[in-house]
Amino acid sequence: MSDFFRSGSKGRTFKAFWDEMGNSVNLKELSQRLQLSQTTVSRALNGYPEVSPATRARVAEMAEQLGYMPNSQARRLATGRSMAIGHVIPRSIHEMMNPIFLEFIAGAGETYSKHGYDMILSVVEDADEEEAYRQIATRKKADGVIIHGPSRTEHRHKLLQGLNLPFVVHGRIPGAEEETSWIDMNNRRAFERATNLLLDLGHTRIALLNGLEYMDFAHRRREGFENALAARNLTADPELMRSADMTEPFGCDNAISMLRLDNPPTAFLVSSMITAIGVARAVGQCGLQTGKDVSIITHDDALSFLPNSGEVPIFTCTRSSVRYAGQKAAELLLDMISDPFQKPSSLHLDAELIIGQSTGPAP
Amino acid sequence: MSDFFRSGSKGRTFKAFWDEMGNSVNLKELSQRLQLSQTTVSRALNGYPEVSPATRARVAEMAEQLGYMPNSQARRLATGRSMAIGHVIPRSIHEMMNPIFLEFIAGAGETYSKHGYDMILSVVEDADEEEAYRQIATRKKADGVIIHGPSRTEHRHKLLQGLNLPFVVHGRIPGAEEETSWIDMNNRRAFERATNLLLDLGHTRIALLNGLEYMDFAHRRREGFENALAARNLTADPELMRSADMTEPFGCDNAISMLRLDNPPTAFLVSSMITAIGVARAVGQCGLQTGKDVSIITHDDALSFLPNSGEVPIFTCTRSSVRYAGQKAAELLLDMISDPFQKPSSLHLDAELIIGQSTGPAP
DNA sequence: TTGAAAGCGGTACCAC
DNA sequence: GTGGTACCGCTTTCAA
Repeated sequence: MSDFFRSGSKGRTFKAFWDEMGNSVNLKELSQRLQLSQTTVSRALNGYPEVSPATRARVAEMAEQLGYMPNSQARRLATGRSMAIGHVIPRSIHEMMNPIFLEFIAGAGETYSKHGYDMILSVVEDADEEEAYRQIATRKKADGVIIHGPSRTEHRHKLLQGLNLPFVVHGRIPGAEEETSWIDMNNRRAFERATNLLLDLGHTRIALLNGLEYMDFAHRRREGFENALAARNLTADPELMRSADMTEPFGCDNAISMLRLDNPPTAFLVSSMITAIGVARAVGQCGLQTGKDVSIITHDDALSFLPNSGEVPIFTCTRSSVRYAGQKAAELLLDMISDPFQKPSSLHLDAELIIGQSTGPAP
Repeated sequence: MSDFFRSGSKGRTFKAFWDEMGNSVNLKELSQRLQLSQTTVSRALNGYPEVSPATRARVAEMAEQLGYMPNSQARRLATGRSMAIGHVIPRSIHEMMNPIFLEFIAGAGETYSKHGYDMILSVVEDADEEEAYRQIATRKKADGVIIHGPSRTEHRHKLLQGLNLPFVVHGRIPGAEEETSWIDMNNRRAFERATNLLLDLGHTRIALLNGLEYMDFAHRRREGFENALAARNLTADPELMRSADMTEPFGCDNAISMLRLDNPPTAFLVSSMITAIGVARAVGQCGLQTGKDVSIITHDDALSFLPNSGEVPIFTCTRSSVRYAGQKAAELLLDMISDPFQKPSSLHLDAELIIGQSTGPAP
């Protein structure tokens, strides 16, 4: 900061005046000072080949000197591309996925910045979600959108298809896998592997603390859990399965009540670090030891404020960076936008299974 | 969803065609079908008084029927207002304040939606932050911005003043309180009160687990803590004060090492729920009981995924909704934008001090 | 290689 | 009350 009043000696007064006003040069002014047409200046700046090197250099220098930047609105209007990606966040989804969501957004945002795109975020009441998408499409606010948190009975993709608005799904829409572009983590497999690990350790009473199961991801996780049990001729005890918003108290309260059962679980499979922390608290409150009396495996979205790394992570976990997913989703979408006739593509990420301090052989 | 192909009987073919293409009607077409000038239609839609009620109704109906919505880029270009607010998130701030930040954003977003504003979020590398603000101003991407997480040696406000870009600070910029608009929580007072509560309970060895103290808010919290001690002729023990990113392990690791001191603290004052959860874990690991052997008071930003409510909250806390702060910050900013000659104003929120289960008399 | 001019889709001033 | 028209700032044919 601080050199924002600098300018070429020749343009001193002029530039200083504008800067003072917070104004900036536009194409017309720039071209006038260069004694060139707007056309040529525009072409020079946008890298069109037919401009002579000399001219281009001259233009570039002056533009730099005057701090010229094209007005986005004008450019958008002229090109018909808004150079922005929309994210619509209905209140419910935001409340539920809060931190995970931000991490995803951050990843996507990095990609957008790199490619000169803006991110526009609409936080709306659930009832206004459809309208928000309509506006994005009709008022041309964004060139594409990301669908967050698809449910098992998803419908947003139909709306978007009808609006002819490109989109990428974070997660998967059951039944529309082929016709949509998406990026998802292999939830079923991750939870199957995690369950197997617990089974291998001798646990048979395993509790599942899952996200809301009308959400596609949570449903898949449960399938993975149940499949693994079934493969060993076990069936899940309904008493040991809960699903809700993945808060800390959800983990703690349920773990406590389960640990007080006559036949308590010896292990917990948990859908989020936050909930897992709650479980760990419960374990402590019951006078038990995590990793010894009770094992915990959690899914870890690799959130920056909940690090679970170090030589031996606190929690044994299935880990998949949701930030990375955000980056990739954005790349996918920008690709689709640049080539509208591409067919849908998708990315399936595998979670790592990482051994930490929270698991051990069944007591 | 699903009625997006509906249309008036007369315009059936036309509308269906456009909709199929994902296209939408523009002002010109709308006015042609109405046999009116664009001017009149525009006026009717924008609520100008000089339009006859009959005309206005006719226009409104047809617009509704054709699903007309003005193109934002065009309107922005014409009016010179971008109807968007920018939030620039440098990587460092985002990593640090992750969940709190999202909650604030969500609050602000609600306000923007209500007032027809868009929110544009730029996630950038720290080194590109200044450039991001420059672009917002120069390319007219937004009509104003919010400054997040001011440090004790803040400079962004100078840049923005130079760029003539309206802004509101979430937090306070030391030394620029008068010349800037801001919304902040009374951090010093909150921590002073919390400390007094602990002192009243007989605690004298009180530990402080604070956020990074080059951040203004964290610095103020520390002042509050130290003031309260000083008022009783106590001074803080440097061994019992730590400051860092407010993660869970930060709380746990430090609490453990402190609890192992010869003269361990009997109470912890903590800057964030997440860190407090870490402290609670440490307490458990040391075989002690929270609220009995060790007291904890934390600041609670009222994050939705970390509820600390119920009849008796888990943690005794100073609580202030950061989401509410977001709403208010947005309102302040929109106000400033609508009346540029207003002088700076600010809002000072007081945190509630709420008694939960995590505090008790000193052992 | 460069320039003139016609949009892009609205808003808003000035007549009528 | 309504309409004609000149912008807003940039991109992009079409000519030269």
